[in-house]
Amino acid sequence: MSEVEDWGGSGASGGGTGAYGGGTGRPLRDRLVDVGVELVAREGAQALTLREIARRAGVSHGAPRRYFPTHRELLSAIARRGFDGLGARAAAAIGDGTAPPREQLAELARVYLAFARDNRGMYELMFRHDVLESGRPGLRETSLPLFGVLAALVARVRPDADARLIAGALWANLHGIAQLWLWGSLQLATGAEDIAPLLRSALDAHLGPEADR
Amino acid sequence: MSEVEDWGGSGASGGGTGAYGGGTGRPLRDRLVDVGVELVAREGAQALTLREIARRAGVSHGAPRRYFPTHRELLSAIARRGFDGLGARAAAAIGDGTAPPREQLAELARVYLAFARDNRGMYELMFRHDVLESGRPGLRETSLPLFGVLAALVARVRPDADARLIAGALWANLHGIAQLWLWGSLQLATGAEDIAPLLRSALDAHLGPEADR
DNA sequence: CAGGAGCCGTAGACACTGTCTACTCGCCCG
DNA sequence: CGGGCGAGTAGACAGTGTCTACGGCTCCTG
Repeated sequence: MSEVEDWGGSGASGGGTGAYGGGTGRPLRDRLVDVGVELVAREGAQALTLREIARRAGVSHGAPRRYFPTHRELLSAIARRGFDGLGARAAAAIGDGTAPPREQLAELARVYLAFARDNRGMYELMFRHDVLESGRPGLRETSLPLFGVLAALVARVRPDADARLIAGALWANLHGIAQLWLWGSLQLATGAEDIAPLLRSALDAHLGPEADR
Repeated sequence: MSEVEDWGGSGASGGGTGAYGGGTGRPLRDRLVDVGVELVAREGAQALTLREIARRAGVSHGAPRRYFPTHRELLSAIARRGFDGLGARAAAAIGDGTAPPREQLAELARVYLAFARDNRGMYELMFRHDVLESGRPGLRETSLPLFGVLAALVARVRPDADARLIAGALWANLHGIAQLWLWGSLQLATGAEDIAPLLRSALDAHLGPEADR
């Protein structure tokens, strides 16, 4: 009963946003990011206007400037929440790490795609590197720990090969599947309605077929 | 001496833009698209302002509206040039189609990545589906013939498997590699300086290792 | 306790964007 | 010759991100 089975619909209930803590209590800096996370989940990445975020946070349009000198930095802070959420979901997917590495990888991949599906706007924002402070250290590096876990698992599954290379190719494959699927291109080209076979094909390709099937 | 070997640098000489036919002679509609292609190649996707394109075409900012009712449609017309260019490069890569299918696929993949590298801004634009008329028929379908060729070749290499599925996964992998490499993430994560091993790993994964190596 | 300094947010200006609307010019056809 | 019409101009409008001057508030210091 994996999470990746109802990719056809456009449901976006999941997330992990939640909380959205108490109105005016928290410091403005955090509130702005909260509002941004909420807004991108509800209306998409193009709704993340500086002025709109300020409006929904109940402050004037000049206020964010004290904490985020530029719009891009505010967007980057919002995107970082996305990377953190993805990391948390990935960590939860791995669990205690006692499962066979091949299964952990499959679960990791499922979680990755489920994240992209459930947090479509956020996922798009996370890879809008033209609008993010991707040059600055900190944002691009956010996914490094996750990639390290991925590479370590790959190394256990395919001890013969260059694990980082395989992990890189696999990561790129997951990203490509998520993005092209969100765009609808993969459905159009392959005629598929379900993303699971595509994912299985990619996993089998990079890691070899799963043992127990 | 494949094209995909100097991905380290940021040279963007290649292209295929060329032409840029004579100033005011051609009809305005085409000139606007020409200017857009030129502009995105030189200054990136964020420079494709409606008013800037009109300015460089030597007309007032209201003029484009007669041919492109909205900014998105002008951008879509520019992006279509990108898809056409990619298709042309792919067709040239395949040549007369007498080479072994596995080699044709490798060449196709190389050309795809080279296109993304040489036409960085255009490539980004082509997948900015939030800003393109991706809902309208015609744009997303542009890549269908290319995908058909890809799937046919895959079918010859792996007659046992579901060719469209494999082709979809492979396509997604190419797209993911291109995008994450352009962003710098893959270099950062894997430590690689050259994209070729990554590409070979992906091709081997989806198609099986190449015969003559 | 008085006073000043520093932080936090406001308000307005500025250049720029995309869209919409009125208009002018010049050509072609009847 | 004259009217219609396609093609492009010019201006208005709401909205954006950035910058700057200003107001109020707290809190620390003498």
